[in-house]
Amino acid sequence: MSDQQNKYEHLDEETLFIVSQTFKALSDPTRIRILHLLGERECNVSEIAEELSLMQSTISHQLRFLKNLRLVKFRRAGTTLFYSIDDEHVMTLLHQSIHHARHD
Amino acid sequence: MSDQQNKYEHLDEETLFIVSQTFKALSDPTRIRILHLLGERECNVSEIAEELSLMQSTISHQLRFLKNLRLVKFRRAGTTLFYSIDDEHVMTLLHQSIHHARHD
DNA sequence: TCATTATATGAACATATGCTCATATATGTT
DNA sequence: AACATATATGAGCATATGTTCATATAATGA
Repeated sequence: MSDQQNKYEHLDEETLFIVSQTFKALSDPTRIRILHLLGERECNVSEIAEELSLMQSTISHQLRFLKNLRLVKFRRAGTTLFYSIDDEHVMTLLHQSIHHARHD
Repeated sequence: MSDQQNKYEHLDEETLFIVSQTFKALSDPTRIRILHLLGERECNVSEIAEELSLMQSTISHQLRFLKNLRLVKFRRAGTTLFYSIDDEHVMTLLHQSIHHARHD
C-alpha cells in the first residue's frame, strides 16, 4: 500500500441540498404539528387550522411548503381539500425523533 | 362504549421544542457537513475549516451551536480542541436521510 | 348569475439565521 | 514576561423565515 491516508469523501451538493431541505421542513414547530396530525388522520385545511389553533392562512402557506417537498398530498372533495402524508421516510424520521426526545 | 370519536393527542410543548431544535441543527448545509465529517473521524477546528473550505470563525460558531445541543463534544490537547460526535441518535437520523436522498 | 364556502396567495412586517471581520481568550514555548 | 498558535466571541450585515392581513380564486348551490 502506497498511501495509508484515507481522504475524506465529501457529501455531494445535491445530496446536501436534499438532506438540508428535508430537515428544514421538520425544523419548524407548526410544520411538525401539521405532519404529526396528518400522521394520525387525513384532514382538510380548516380542520387542521382548528385542531392546531392557527390561522387558515398560516396552515395554507405551510401546506404549500410541505407539498412542494412532496411530504404531503391532497385529494379534492368539492371545495374541500383533504391533505395526507406523502412521504413515509420523513414520517419515520419524525417519529424516531419524537421517540428520542421523550426517552432521553 | 359511549364515545367512538378519538380525540387527537397533541404533541406536548417540550417534545415539540426538542424535536424542532434537533431538526434545525440538521437543516443547515454547513452543520450537516461538519457532522458528516466528524462522523468519519475526530477533528480539530482548523482541520474542519480546511477540509470544508470555510472560515475558522464560521466553524467555531457552528460548533458552539452543535455543542449547546450536545450533538458534539471535544477533548483538549494543548491549545488544540478535538471535536467528535456526541449523539448517535442524531447521526442515525442524518445517515438515514442521506441514504434516502441518494436512493429516491 | 349571484352568493357561499373553502382554500390559496401576495405584501408587509418582525424576527431569526449564517457569515465575515476584528478582536479577545487560552494554552504552550522561549 | 513576551510571543506564537489555536480557538472563541461579539458586532454588523444581508438574507431567510413565519405570521398576519387583505384579497383572490375555485367549486358548489340556489
